[in-house]
Amino acid sequence: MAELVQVIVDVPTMQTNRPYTYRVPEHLERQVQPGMRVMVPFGRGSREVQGFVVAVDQPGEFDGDLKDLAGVMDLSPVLNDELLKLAGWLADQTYAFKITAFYTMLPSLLKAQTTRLVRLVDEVDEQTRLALFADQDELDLAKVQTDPLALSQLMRLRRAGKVVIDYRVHDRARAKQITTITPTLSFDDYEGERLGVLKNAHAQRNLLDYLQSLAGKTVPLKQAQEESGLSAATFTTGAKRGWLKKGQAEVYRDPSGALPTSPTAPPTLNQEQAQAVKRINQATDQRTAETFLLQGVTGSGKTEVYLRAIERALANGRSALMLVPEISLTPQIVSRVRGRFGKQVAVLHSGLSNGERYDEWRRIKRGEAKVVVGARSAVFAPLDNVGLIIMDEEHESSYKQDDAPRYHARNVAKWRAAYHHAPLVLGSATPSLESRARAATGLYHRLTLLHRVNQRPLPPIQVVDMKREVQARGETNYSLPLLNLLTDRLNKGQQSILMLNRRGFSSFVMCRDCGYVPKCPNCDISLTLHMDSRSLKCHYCGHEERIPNTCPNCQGHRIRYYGTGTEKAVAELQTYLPTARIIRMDVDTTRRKGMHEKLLTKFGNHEADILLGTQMIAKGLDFPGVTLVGVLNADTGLDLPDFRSSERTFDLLAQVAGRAGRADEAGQVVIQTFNPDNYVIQLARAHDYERFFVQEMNLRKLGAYPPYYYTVRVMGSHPDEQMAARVMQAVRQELVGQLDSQTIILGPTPRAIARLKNRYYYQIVIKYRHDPALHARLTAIMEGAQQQFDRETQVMIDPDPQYFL
DNA sequence: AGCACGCCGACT
DNA sequence: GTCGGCGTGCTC
Repeated sequence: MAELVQVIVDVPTMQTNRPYTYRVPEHLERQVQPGMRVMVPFGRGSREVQGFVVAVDQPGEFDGDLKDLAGVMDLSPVLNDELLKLAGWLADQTYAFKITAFYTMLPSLLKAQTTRLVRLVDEVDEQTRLALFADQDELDLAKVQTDPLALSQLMRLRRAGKVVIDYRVHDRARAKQITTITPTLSFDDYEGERLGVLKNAHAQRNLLDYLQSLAGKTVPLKQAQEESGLSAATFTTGAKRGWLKKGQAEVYRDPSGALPTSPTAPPTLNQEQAQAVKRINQATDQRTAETFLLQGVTGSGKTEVYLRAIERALANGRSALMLVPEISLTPQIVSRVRGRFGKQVAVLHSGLSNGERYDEWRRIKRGEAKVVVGARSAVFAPLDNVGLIIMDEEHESSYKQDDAPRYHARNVAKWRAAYHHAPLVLGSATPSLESRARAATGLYHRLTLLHRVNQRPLPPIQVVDMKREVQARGETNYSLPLLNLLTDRLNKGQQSILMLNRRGFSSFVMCRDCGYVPKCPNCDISLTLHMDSRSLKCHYCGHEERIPNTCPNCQGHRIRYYGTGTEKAVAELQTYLPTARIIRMDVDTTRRKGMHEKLLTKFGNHEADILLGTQMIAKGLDFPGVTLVGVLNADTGLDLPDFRSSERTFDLLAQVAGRAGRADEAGQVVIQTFNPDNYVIQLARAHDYERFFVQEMNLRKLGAYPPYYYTVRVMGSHPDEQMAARVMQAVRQELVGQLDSQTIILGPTPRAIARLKNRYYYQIVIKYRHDPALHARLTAIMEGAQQQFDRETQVMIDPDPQYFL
């Protein structure tokens, strides 16, 4: 009996989201293993697609005629047993296609490209042939895809059987190759050769000298040229004479380039740090998949705890994974890890080219790198024998991927930690409520760092009431207290950072007199501004009302669409402080690659006095010269129509406050707000995360929000708005009555951005505590959506969404 | 996704 | 009568 394999093909639809059985042709027998990429014929015609082998020699249920594998693309599996299992779990948990899960775990170069080539197989009249094919007998279909006339002509020819379309799958993954040279003769033989060379052939004599100096060693051609000062042509001549052999060698592209690895002496730990390290290392040694919540104020030395824990994992002969949010994956942190662990470190971040990413991935896979530092997708790094997983700034929302597969790196990290019996360390100064709550119930082990390493207290925070400022001085972004402090710092030659919170720009309205923001009467969530209909909508329950002309609270007339741009803010500031050198940092000024670093370096070199920017300046920066931090508009994030807006604002304020006075000089923080009495502002001012946690938990309990309830968002889209609404109505019908009595189904409601790319979006939000039936029902909805509705219908499911916009 | 099969309107 | 429109079903 022929050998059989089960293959998941690269055709991302629900109908093909299952393994297909193929026969292994004789010449490939016993070579195909699970986790390898293969090429398989799929469908009628000569279509060929890439697929992943998920099982070998297990007969499937299919009893029709089987096709043969067309070929294997890998010599060894690209996905090991662990990652194959993980992919299955991931696809199931996130309602994603298995093929999407596979590709998510691999560097993008391993996604094959298919080209469609049109080939002439029969006589075609000369004119048509010349018009379409010019003088070629093959034509890349992608090149005429945009030409409807040529396309229809080709289709006609195809129906007439005069042309066929060939599918070619090709792998884009290429190891970088360099040319090398190897001496072929012995020292004495080279002396002999010297006799046969003309006296004035200096280059060849020098080449002989150089080859002798190599003593048989293989070196890259480029290096040989540099060392000998000879041209490539000389080496070619040498090869012709049999003096040397040219070869090819695989090398890694080096993304670290000239990045300095600064081996620094590890600082001594304070008592809290030592205690935390001890507990984590115990778990590492005993191989317990325990989850730790390392809660430490800014500057308390969490990173040093991570490094010590990694050290232990390595000492035990195991590997370590360290996740950081993309935004804080700065050269600073990378060089710190490199400084400690040197070449064993691989770094994965969005700044790498596809080739560099592929090379780092191969270094990890071959076991050459034992420590991986990277952003979200690095959680899939092909490390073996993981001894420790660290997730820094675990509350960051960027750990959740917002397209398919909609996974949260924290959940994946937990899965892998359990698989490897390794501890998981979640670190943060302001943990997510979910994690902090789990630590409270004992599900996670909480470790605290209450003291800053430099013994300095956290900077004092002054809250300025902008209502009064605006009443007294008219519209402005800058209060007098802030301006006075800025002037003071300018005079002392010290630096300041100003943050303009742009989150939710113009997406809600607020009264400039009393700070009132319209809220939904049913949901107690701020209403979203819809300019197209000039209305305010709640997209939890669908409530809609007109934009008020006067404030319902104070009857004032100054209702504004809230939001202000950095450009305007800089211009205004310059009128107050004409001599100040100001750097503006926002998406506009940092769009070009490298600009982010360039502006920061400039500021770090004290080439400017004030850095004014959006959220992006809040994270990971460490400028000793900064003694003043101002938040121009703390409210903007506060009143977003999102139950997490308070949590995010608190995190952000805590984060920026940590930017002030990190070195010798004491720092100061000013928060400007229209809601000075708001509990978020007040507790941020007091640096009191724990009280914020308690208070916010109460509100979440009252509103039936996470972490008391889990949430799932089901989105449906369609080019026709009526249809989109109808689809989601039908989805609701399939859920109603099937779920737990405590489960709440909200909607369907149109999304805040109702139309995107000419599709209309409606969504349902499900809140539940414990609902064993829900997962299966949602999977069934995904699977049935295609048959039940027309082809234009798209249904997406987002478990634990971070945003509901 | 992409292709074939199949059932209805405007043309040689 | 046929060419070709796109609705529906299937791909090992």
